[in-house]
Amino acid sequence: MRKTIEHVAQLAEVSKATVSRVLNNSPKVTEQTREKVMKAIKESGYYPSAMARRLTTNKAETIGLIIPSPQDKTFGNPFYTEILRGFTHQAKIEGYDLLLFINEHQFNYSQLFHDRRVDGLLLVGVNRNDKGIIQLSKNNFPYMLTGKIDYKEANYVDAENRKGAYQAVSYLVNLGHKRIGYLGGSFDFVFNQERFEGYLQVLKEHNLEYGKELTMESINTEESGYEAMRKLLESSSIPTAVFVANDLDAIGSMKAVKEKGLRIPEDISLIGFDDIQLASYTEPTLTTVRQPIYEMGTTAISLLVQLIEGKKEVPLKVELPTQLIIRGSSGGKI
Amino acid sequence: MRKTIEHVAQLAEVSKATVSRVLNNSPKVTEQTREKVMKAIKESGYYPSAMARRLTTNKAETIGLIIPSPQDKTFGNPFYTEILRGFTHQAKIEGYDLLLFINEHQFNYSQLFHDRRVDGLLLVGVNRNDKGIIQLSKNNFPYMLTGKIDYKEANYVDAENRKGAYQAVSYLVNLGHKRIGYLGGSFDFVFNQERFEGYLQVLKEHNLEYGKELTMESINTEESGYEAMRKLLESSSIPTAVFVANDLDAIGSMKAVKEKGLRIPEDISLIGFDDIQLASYTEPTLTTVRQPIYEMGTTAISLLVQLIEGKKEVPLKVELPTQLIIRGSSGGKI
DNA sequence: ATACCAAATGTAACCGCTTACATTATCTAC
DNA sequence: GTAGATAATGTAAGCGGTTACATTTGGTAT
Repeated sequence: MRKTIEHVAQLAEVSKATVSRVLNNSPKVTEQTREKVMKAIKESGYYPSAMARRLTTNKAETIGLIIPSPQDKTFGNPFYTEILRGFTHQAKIEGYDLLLFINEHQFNYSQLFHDRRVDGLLLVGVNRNDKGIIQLSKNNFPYMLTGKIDYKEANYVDAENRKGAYQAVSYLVNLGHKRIGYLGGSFDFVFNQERFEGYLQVLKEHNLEYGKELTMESINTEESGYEAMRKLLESSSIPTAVFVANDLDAIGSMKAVKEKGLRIPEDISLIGFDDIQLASYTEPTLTTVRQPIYEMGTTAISLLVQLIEGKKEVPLKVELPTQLIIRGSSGGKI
Repeated sequence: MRKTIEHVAQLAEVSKATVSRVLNNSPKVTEQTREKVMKAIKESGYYPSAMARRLTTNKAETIGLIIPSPQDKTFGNPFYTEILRGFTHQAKIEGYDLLLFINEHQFNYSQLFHDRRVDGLLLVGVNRNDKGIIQLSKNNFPYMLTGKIDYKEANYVDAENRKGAYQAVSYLVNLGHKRIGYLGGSFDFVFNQERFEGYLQVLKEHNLEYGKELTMESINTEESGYEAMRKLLESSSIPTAVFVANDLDAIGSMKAVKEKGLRIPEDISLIGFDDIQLASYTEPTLTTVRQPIYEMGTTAISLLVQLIEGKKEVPLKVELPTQLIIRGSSGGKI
């Protein structure tokens, strides 16, 4: 039979209130009675009911984690697995449970607040003009995004995308490349646009050629990267280097380059973005811009909890630094 | 201000009980009053409190999902992402929330039952001799594993690993291979052993050579697959085909084979296992045994819910069929 | 119209905690 | 030893639902 706080109280010969105080580490309880109560808890095999506690305190002790729809192919991206590691780790530390939801068509975030299943929401991979976020903000619901969106008041943690791209493309320029292509994901996501802007900035600063025939859009999968690179290589004068704004696309790109009979990096240099694990196991290994994915995860949780507990004010915006990891695909001076 | 069932009751001029009945679709309520109540709910913007409901009904409406520790490198395997898709999808259908936990050192599953945060547990990637599972069974806690373990009473859904391996290696034999290697994960997981046994069975049935110098262990990562294949290729007489019992290892293997200056499939044929998305984007594309990962996910949730609701008896054991997907890495007749 | 019965609704207890407030025990100062 | 202050503990209400049981309503048979 399920033990309640009442049983423990009787066993320890104190009131329910005292047991509750011991459970919550209230300072106003004698060491002596604390021990008595602890002993009773041990003996009875009592576990406090999470639901009862949550009902009385009006806290769900829970964060809703919203991940992209399974339909969305990008969900398979190792980026998500890695950031999930950060989430779960930090959530445990902060004493919050993580509820997993998928961001399906017309999914109503607010619902989760209304029935008090969550204290806050953590959203991954949100489209830049997702209107739902505005509602969250307007309603003053605690939430955090991983990845910037257009809404100016949004809370988010992101990587320094523009800077990272700038660094990567600058590296290519310093190697002597004059004709540098760009292949990246949809501007539906701000980080993609920022990476493109970082790329563009370098070209402009060095008066290098840029334009439509040098850029190609993809959707962060091996498959789309493959297709996009194929198209890019159909051009009459192909680039000597391509900045591919995410690793999965970069890996797909490699296949297309090889199929065309070109060598990496001798004929075409490639730099990716993300530094997923796989980047070390391509042939050649992939030079890429590392995002601190795990830290983005822990940071997001930590800030969200502070928001929930009223220790921080909105809007909360954080950008973590990136780092260029040089491997085989970028080659040497030309 | 937060609306309760009491407000709705007053607005609709009925009792709390009636509102509750409407909320729970009780048949014993007039269509007329039902409408009256629904109208009041709409007008007041009322949402029933999940915690209050859970406390009274003594149901958490929640399944605990236990995934391998972040420390465990195999966690990045796309297998997990895919099965997660199945979990979330089916859980939503069944009306259960999914709580995410990481299986850290000494993590005590039972805790989650004791404080009633979950109604059941879904465990992924559990070690074959995990003692925690026995406790769950003994305590009659509803749980489900994805992947068999040694404990005979365990509930699980798995793929037909032995059969799948048997099919793959038979295919290699039919192509004319006589010297077939095996590269796979640790026997700490039953599925790895089963795949090996499937492999071995084929060799024995055809009186083919087998032994230590033809087999190599790895841990389901590109990196380990790479290292393992390197070692395998140090042998004086290398195999003409290798069955690599998971795709990530197979992808790592490919790199090692190429580095050695050997061609796939001309010099060495390769077959993987899993059919992760990436398998279509390797060079050459990877022949592999497809597991119905997504279906394993939905099935596991569905069965767990039936266990929770007392509609099925333990032990519950299900194996889903696999399918050989023939691509480039296996080559033709030799 | 009356008696009876089933269906619809209401009443109130209960789920297992927390916490404001009341009470009691303990200590200090005189 | 006593008054007063303070610390420790107890009492009871409340969190927001569900549900067994009681009551009322409405319909049917006489």
